[in-house]
Amino acid sequence: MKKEPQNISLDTLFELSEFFKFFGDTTRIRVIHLLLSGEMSVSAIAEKLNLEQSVVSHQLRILRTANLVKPTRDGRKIYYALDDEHIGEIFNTGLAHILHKKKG
Amino acid sequence: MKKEPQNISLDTLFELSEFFKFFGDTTRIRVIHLLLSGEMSVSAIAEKLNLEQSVVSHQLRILRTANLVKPTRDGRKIYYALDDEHIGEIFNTGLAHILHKKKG
DNA sequence: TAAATACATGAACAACAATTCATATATACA
DNA sequence: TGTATATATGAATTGTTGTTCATGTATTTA
Repeated sequence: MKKEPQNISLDTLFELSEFFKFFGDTTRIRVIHLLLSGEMSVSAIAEKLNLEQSVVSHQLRILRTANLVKPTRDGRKIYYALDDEHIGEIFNTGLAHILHKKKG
Repeated sequence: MKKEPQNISLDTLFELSEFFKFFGDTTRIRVIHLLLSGEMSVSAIAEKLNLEQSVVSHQLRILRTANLVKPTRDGRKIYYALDDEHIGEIFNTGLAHILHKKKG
């Protein structure tokens, strides 16, 4: 069952692992999960997840820098939304794996 | 563009982030990538990736504990293979995202 | 059974990442 | 323009994780 090896550069593999890192933190995955339902303000996210505003802001900055979420200001509030259609796909692929394993 | 919220337990979200963590390390993603082409012995992996045997063994233990790879002994050598069909899918979904972004 | 080979593992160290706390900035509104 | 609200950010602290180095275990073969 040996497939043809894909030729992926070391650099790309590094980027790939960096990318998966964003999903590898509970706080961030909860934020991502929440935003799958639609955009939400920082304070709403913090309240919904029962986290300190500062924690949410810090993690949002990480996601924003990576272009996984994008902010839109409306008055004093800033609404964050997922920036990329792929994110839901990756989230759901991983979720399917977890749920599949849970069944045994 | 608001979707219906999926009801996913905190516990499942935690497991999901733990799962993505395995992909969030350069060494492990390189090992996974290598094993996508088929099973390989520890020493072969180490040689191919130009890593110390100890580094590879440590990371393989992490992947093995998580049931992402499974070992098969043949004499002195131990061959590792990916244990789950989903792994390639997740790898490729992430890869597609990276390559898509590279294009701009 | 002694030596060589292949792999695993424990402990120490170093690097990194997340949270906390205090404070800064930006906007709205009285 | 002063105050309140919403968010961002820097520094310190703490917890986590990967690598290194030394050593242990299993298997083969002379």
